Amino acid sequence: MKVVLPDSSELELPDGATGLDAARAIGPKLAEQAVLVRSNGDLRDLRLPLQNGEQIQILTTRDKHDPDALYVLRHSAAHLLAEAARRLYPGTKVAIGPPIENGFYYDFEFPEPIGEEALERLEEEIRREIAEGREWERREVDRDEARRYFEEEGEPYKVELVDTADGSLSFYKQGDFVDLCRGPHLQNSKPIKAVKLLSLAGAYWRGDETKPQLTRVYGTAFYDPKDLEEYLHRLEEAKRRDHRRLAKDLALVDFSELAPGMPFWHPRGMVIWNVLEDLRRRENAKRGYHEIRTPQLYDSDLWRTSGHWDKFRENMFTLEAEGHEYGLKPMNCPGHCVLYGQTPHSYRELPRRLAEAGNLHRNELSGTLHGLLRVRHFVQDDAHIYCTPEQVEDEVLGCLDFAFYLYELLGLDVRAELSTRPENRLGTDEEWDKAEEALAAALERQGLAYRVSEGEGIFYGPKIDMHMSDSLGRSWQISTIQLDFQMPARFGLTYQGDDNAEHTPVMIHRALLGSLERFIGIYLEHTGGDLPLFLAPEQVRVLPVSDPYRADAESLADDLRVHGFRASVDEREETLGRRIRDAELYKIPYVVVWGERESLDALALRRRRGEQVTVSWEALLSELQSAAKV
RNA sequence: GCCGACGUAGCUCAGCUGGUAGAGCACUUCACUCGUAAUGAAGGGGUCCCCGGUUCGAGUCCGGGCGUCGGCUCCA
Repeated sequence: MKVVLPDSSELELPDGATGLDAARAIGPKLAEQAVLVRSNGDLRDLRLPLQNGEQIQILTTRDKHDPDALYVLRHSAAHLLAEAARRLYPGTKVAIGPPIENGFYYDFEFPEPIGEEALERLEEEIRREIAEGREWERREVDRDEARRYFEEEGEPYKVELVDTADGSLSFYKQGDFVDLCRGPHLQNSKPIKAVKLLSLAGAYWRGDETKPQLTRVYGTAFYDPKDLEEYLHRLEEAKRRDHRRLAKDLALVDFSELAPGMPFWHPRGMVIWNVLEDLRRRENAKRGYHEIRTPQLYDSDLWRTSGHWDKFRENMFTLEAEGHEYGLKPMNCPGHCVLYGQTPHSYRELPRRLAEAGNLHRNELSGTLHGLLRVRHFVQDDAHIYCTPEQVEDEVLGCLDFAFYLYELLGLDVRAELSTRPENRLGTDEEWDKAEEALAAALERQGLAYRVSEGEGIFYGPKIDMHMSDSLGRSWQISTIQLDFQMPARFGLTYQGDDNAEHTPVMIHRALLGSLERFIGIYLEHTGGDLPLFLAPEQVRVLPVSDPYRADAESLADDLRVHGFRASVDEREETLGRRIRDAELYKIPYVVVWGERESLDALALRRRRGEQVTVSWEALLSELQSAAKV
């Protein structure tokens, strides 16, 4: 048989040859350094046979930054961790330990709870294993043998995996540790030049809250110690972009133990908020939305009608007055439905687009709160569109167009996701077919690449979501466009059709920036706090070089304010260098120094990131004007 | 909510085996009147997260609670 190498040359091999055989046929060095065979994107263990005619690439320790090569390395490192855990903490039961982005983890049930100091012990043991040397042996096993083995070893989680796995099973053995594993793995532990265990966490077995909670040990590994250093360095860097840090340092937002998960917006933060609010209002008006305002607190009857009392009560803040139960609204839609139902509607006035940036409260689990990205009190740039079934596709397209107008304005890249019918749902399959088709059609018409998340839709309809990542690469939902066939019916909403009969409208829920809190948080991480001019809380700061120039500086700032800019003067009796530094730390886009030289006729204009330019006053104004345009 | 860690001045942090709390930055005052990222000096500032316990004595040890961080679950 023969295989095709990356340079298109062909390699003759005996039938049944493995990846390792192929490597040996090419050269002993390659065979020694080989870690993995890649064939058409498939990762295959070196010990497995190749197929006649297939194209293969042999990855080696020199592919130290290749994600697939790292994947194998980390997978093997996870096995070393399991071996270490079993040796150091006898009686430990092992669950699963896959490689993940940037590292690996392994889930264990320890006989006694372990603390963070265990990480060092485990790491030390792994290093000892590597120093000693480990070889991985692969062996196909049948189900009975595998089950028997793990039963004897007292590994109930592995037994469960044997029973639920499909396809053929294999064992990987290194040292005295045998794991049920599909592979692929390294030949031996030599390439693992750097391992670090990073953190400890609880994780439910199979991700199921009702099952026992295991202890998850997170770690990472590299082919090169330098890469580990760099990785740890990058984590440090990411911390500097953390919106919680920036929000505090830039005096935008703060928190208090007295209101967990509920931000305090300081004046500078409020400027950003208001600019986004103005943008929202202006664009909504342009696009045929009507602004409304609905109550904050509703009788529980409303939540019973909407279905939230059953499905969402745990997450609602409730209270009681005069024997009535009330719930603080976690979303605007039920209120909007009440408002829609307060007047009769003709098909001629649909679509009816109702917008409200209402204050929402959700009693999120304490452990899930996360700065501005996951809060208990928030405001969405929310709107609900009531329309006929025929209008759905165009309306969704309108929402997408609106959303992408915003992304472009803000310089954002988002990932689109279409979530389809969940198992637990209301409505008929025909309704779902139509709804999913309408969303997909709108996505195609917008020319958007999107991922389909099967079964991730909401019980009342499918949705399109847009996601962005934070500084550590964690994904957060920003926009959502949801179809809803259920709530209008539950509220008995109607419109009169051209057939003179009453029909139930379709409802589209849409929030484009999502929650303003989350949006501002993630946008701070996205920009590292260097906001575009139109969002900067303070756009220009004028620094008089010394006392005699103060009056001039004041009138310059006045002039800028007349032109609509947020400008101030730093009048403190500090050195110029100090005042420049402070302005830079606040990430103020334009810093204007005013002294003798400028008073003659030019301006020294200093921008952040050290860029310093001298321009005329008129040139500065027009530069500001074009940069501030939204 | 669950697992682990953490909580000391506005911020970043030090504070040993229990003996009555400290630094840098920030802030205030004074001097300097300044040319593109920190002028100098002096001063003020603490419920050591909260409640309880052990102890002659608790920031320090123990128990409970709250909050924060990293995960898990959840995210209509």
